[in-house]
Amino acid sequence: MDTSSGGEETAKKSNYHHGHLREALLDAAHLLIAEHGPADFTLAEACRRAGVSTAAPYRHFADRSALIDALAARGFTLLTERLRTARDRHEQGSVQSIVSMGQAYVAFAAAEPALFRLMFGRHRLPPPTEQAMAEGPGCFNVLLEAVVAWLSKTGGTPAEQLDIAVPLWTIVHGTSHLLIDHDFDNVAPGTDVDELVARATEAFLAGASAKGRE
Amino acid sequence: MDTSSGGEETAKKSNYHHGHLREALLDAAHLLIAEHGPADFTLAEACRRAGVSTAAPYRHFADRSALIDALAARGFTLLTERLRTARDRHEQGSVQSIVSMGQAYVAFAAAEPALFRLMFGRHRLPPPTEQAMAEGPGCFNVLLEAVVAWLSKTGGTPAEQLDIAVPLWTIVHGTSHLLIDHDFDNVAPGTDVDELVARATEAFLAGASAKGRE
DNA sequence: TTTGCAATGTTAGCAGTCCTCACATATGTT
DNA sequence: AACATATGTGAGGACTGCTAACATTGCAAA
Repeated sequence: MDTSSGGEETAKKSNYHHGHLREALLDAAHLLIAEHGPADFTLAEACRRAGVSTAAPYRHFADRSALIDALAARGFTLLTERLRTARDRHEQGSVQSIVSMGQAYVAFAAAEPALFRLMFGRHRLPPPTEQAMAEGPGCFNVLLEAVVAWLSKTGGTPAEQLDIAVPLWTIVHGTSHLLIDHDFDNVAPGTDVDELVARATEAFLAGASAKGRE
Repeated sequence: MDTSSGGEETAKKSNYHHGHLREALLDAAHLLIAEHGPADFTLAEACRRAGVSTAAPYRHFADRSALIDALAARGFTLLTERLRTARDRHEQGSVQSIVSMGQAYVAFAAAEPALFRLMFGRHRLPPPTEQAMAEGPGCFNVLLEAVVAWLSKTGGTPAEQLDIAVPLWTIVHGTSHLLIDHDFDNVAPGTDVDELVARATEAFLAGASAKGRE
């Protein structure tokens, strides 16, 4: 974690006002969902870890679910960063670049399964006028840019970008969920997800560009 | 729902012993998670709907999560049925047959999003000695059989079945999650998931069999 | 049929959770 | 210095999951 909020020592002027409570609560919540899963995460326990009363969070969050939303927003900016650096590790427009993004996506889910579930499992009609909307698509746009670059290299048109990007998204998203839910274990144990993503991505791109040319 | 447990009138010999409480609780829970999502499903509310005290469920289920597990098991048998009938609507070993299964998978998730999340979102290391293990793979085996049939038609070997079936699974599973989590809305609104599944499946199979031949 | 037992229900109550309200304390602006 | 504002506390209400002791019913053996 180590979210560089290490002011807990330096800023200990008083112990009544916490100082960084909002961030401290988010950090504590992050740890808790990582340990016990998002379902039985407890606001009260997060308060205990932050060393604060159970009424304190309501100065910073409307309610429990608002705190969780804030955590999800954090996750999206984190994921977007990871995707960018993965993409930039390879030549622009190359299949490798796209594969690398997919692997980074799955790796993120594997490293932070609870956070990943939180981000994509809001399962409530999302109020479209939200900051999460500014973050969520941002993360998809990274993929879109790479797909447009690949299309211009292989003779496709930018109009096809969604036809390519959305299926790729479903592959890595499905892989992520199946992986963190341990659904491979009973069916294909020992699955190498990096290889899975690479093979599936390459096969789909090959089949899609073949269909485009015919 | 209409789960054919309509004995609530006929079997009303007494009103102390419920008679079909286990099934009634499952039905009520099913309705509740469909309405309010699986997260804030409440055992007490299910009791209220079943017209029974909040202590009654513990005669039939070890605890709240055991009831949820039973609901998930129900879902797996239902999904397996749907996949079988979808597969049998087209010629054995045809791409259409596989596409149809994928579409049925996504349609199931769309019709029962909360149940779908329940089934695959246990996010606990599943005790492998469970009935769910007998049901879960059963559902995957339906796909495996279809893939083996397709392989034998296109000159592949049964050894490749996992290399084909797992990516196909990720596509439909990812599509299902993205659909029910409304993640397409901000990015590719109006996505036709049937067409998406068909295109992605066909492109992947084309690319995979091309790679096998080269 | 009657009696006894196991299955299945109820009420009461405990601990824990989310959240609110009134009150206390620190911060910063004039 | 004095006030307004931001941020914390404590007590308490409503609800939940779960347990324990007690009540009712159905079934099976006597």
